[in-house]
Amino acid sequence: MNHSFFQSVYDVVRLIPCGRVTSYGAIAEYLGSRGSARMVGWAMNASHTEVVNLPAHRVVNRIGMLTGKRHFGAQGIMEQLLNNEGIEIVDDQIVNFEKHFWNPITELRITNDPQTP
DNA sequence: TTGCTGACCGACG
DNA sequence: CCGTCGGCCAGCA
Repeated sequence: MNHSFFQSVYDVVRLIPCGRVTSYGAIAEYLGSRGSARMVGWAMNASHTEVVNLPAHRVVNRIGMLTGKRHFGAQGIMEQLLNNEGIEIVDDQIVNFEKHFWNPITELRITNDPQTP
């Protein structure tokens, strides 16, 4: 059960800095499965029973909408967690989403400058 | 085993 | 602009 696609997803989610968010598709693409964004969401669903201390609230869909808020138990928990990190949300939508977006492909790049000839 | 579902995404009309 | 559809793949009845 160790080393699986799910574990890889959890590993990336744990690396999301406080006050930042990313998308399911970005994680899937970082893991090499561009079209498998749904598996990322499925992994998060399984994380309820398999993993703890996982900042799942920092993972939203590609447009910054809190589509997974209903999996946090009570309504509004996901929004509160993000608000606590300085992220503003209006109508289940992150304000200035691009500003808070954290791309694992860009940020988790192996120790190397983004501009290499 | 088959078929459907899903915290998604991009393309098409 | 909007709704719809196909692709992706792991679980479950």
